[in-house]
Amino acid sequence: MATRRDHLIDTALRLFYQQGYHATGIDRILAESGVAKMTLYKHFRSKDELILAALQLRDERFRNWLMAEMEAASPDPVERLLAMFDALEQWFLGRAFKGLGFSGCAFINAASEFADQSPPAHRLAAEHKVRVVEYLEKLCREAGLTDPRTTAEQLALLKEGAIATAQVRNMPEAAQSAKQMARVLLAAAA
Amino acid sequence: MATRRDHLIDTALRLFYQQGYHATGIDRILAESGVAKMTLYKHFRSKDELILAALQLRDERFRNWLMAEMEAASPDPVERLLAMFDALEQWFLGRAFKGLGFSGCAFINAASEFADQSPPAHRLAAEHKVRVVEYLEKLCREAGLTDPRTTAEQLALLKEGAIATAQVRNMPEAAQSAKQMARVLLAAAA
DNA sequence: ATATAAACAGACAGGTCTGTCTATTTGTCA
DNA sequence: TGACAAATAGACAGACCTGTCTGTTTATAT
Repeated sequence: MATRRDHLIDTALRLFYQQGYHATGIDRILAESGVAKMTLYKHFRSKDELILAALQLRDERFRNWLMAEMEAASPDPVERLLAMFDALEQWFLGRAFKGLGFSGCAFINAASEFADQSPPAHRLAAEHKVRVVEYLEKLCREAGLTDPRTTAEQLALLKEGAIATAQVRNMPEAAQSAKQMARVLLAAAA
Repeated sequence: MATRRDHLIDTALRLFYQQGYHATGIDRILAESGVAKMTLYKHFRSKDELILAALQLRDERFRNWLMAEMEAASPDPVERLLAMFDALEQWFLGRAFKGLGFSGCAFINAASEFADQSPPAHRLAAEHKVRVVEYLEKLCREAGLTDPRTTAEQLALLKEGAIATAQVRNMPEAAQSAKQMARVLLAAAA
């Protein structure tokens, strides 16, 4: 049981997400998690490694949450695709991840804080987005769409747009706006 | 002539945009701009004030650039709306702002670095986005669309999605993907 | 030419950051 | 109980950060 390590990553993820990566100091993470500094540096070589571990945890949790929400909504693939936007709305309203609130997409945030500086963080962010698109593509194929790859990319782009709009303008209703757009595009892609 | 002050803001904007707000130190800005520290603190009370000034400059430059590109493309309002995505593509390819490259949207970046910490920065970001939407709405009205407000919001959401996708996944082609989606939505909104 | 304002270099204080080290305490398992 | 591993507190170094202060030089304008 790596429970000490896990607790550390969990706390780090929360603070990095809520306050930013540079703005969050090691000491704060240690104080809130109740873990000693030497324990951190036994498990991770540096703060950057802890950031990467936190992003990997976020990737796992976010995708599991999103897929579960979509699959719980309906057995129909098109309905599942549309349900993504209802899930996003819950996220924007702070009802998705217990105790986390909504502070935009952790990966977009990471990509912007580590512009060209930290290739690993940027790479993880890109991989996360690709994995989501691949899942959407699978559903598009199940739905019998003529060009599942293109439609999946379109829905993914709507998702990113909704996230940015909800974050910057404090507009959770962007989720339903994107859903309406998705309906139009799915109808045109049938 | 506040040329010293302007040069400072210009350098600050470049570094903040390329490296992030927290990651960029005052000393770096001073060294690259060749301005003395006391000059900075004569014009600005703090680093945060310099950040706000840089964001205001960015708002002005970005909107002027975008509107000029769109209006140069065609006299037809619908064509102008679609031309936004061609302009975005040039931006994503690093051809829009001399010496700046593409590092995502400065306002999304600011909103994510100053999540709830710095209300002024977040407010400026939201105001920038609203100003863009208002311009799109004006064009939608000129185009005689039945619901210019809704369509403008849709196009703005596509813009945000394209930016995030281009940044995180290094996909400048997201601009043309968004343009194709815009065509479908504009046809449905006529 | 001379007065006035602006920008300069560079040292400095006080705080924060990451990462290292030591010495002590806790927990586990034979 | 006793040995061994893991986690603890807390001090510490060295770097970097913002913001202040002093004294000098440059530019402007009468």
